[in-house]
Amino acid sequence: MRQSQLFTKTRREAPSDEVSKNAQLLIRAGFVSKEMAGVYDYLPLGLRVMDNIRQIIREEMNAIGGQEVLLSALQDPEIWKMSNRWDDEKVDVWFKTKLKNDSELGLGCTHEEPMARMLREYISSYRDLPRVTYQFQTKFRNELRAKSGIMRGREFLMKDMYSYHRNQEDLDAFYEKAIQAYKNVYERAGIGDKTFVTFASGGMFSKFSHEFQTICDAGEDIIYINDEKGIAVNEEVLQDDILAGLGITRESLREAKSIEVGNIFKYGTRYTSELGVTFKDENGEDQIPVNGAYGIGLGRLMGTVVELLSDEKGIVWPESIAPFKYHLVNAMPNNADAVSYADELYDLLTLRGASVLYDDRDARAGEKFADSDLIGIPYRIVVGKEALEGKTLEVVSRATGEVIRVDREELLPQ
RNA sequence: CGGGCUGUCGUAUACCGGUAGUACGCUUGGUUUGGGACCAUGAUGACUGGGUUCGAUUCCCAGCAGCCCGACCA
Repeated sequence: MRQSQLFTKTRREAPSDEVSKNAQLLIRAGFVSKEMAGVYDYLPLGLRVMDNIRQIIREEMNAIGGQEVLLSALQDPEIWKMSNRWDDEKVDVWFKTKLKNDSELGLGCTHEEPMARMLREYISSYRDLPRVTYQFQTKFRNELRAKSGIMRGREFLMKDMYSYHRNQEDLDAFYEKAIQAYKNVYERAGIGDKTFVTFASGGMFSKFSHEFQTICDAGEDIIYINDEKGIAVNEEVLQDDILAGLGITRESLREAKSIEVGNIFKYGTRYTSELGVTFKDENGEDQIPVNGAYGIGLGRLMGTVVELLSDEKGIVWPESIAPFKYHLVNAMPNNADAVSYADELYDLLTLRGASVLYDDRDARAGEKFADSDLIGIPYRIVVGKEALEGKTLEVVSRATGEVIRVDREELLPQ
């Protein structure tokens, strides 16, 4: 991508109404734009990051047997009435609307009900289980108060996965695999070392749910971490009997603010029973599948990475989710030789499959470097005097500032 | 949903009951060119509605919008 053609530009200052670091940096660098409170647009750079995050999650979910689907955002109230979650008294985040004929519709805030209903069509025998489906979908939640930039919005992209099993043991086994898959996701996204499996309240249907909490001062949650076991408990379940059950003591815990970057639940037969899902076991008896649900908010994950990994100059993307791997910067755009050198290098890199943002703009080097720092692409390749003299290319690591001098041929993939 | 604060060019801000200013960005021309250059030039602004007043962007009321604290987060 030639930066002179890029849809967005950087800004020196963030809008005064954005207080959170993630939104300030993402808006300044041109990744997102605010549409209204809690509603953000993803622009070309931001969408590339989201797509990278999506691909990591997709690979990890596929690896444990997930099958990608895409359910509808518009929701039929009937199935939500079956689980008693249509009433605003029960679920207060609904966006509700109406058809022209006045019948009600909802905009999906989660998808347990439609996914469970779907099973009635495709699951009829124990041989059909387990089944695991997941999707990336825009969720709508009428939050009373949106806040923290892209971290808590009214419309957001979520990966939600649902697993269905013939018995509890099978769910338990899958649940452990899901925990590992989630750990892989956060590890690959660059926040693994700060993310803890956290015991949280499980509601009526299991003792705990599990959250994935990333330590960060911008977080809304408080967790207590046991470093020895690498686990944490949410403050909402910080009770002596629970700690004893987990084999940890109060003294071993350290408190931290954190961001919930994922949450997984075991529902037992809730939803499947409410939606009337059954299957025949080996004896021809009707049974109800047990199910679990597994969620990750992609925007929140992206925002967490920004909160955690940025510095005073801007964002620092891990290579795994960066919008581009290389930022090719022509520091001498006034020099015809430099332009043809950089053009050629850009063409070669692109031809060989490298992802490159090429700053070919007619701007001064200082401005380009400042923008490059702000956007946060992992490796900056600088075309300047040194390159023209046929020596080595200057490659700067955004994360460490380390300057690596490499031979031009060495840089090219293949 | 309760409480508080705020709405001024695209962005950030200033001033003011009587001609709305500055910086960045943008236009045009020129100089400059490895860490957000400079000169000149032009364009662009008072959330909406009502009230008070000779006169309101300014004061008052309502609405709308945004932010913060709390509650909430199935």
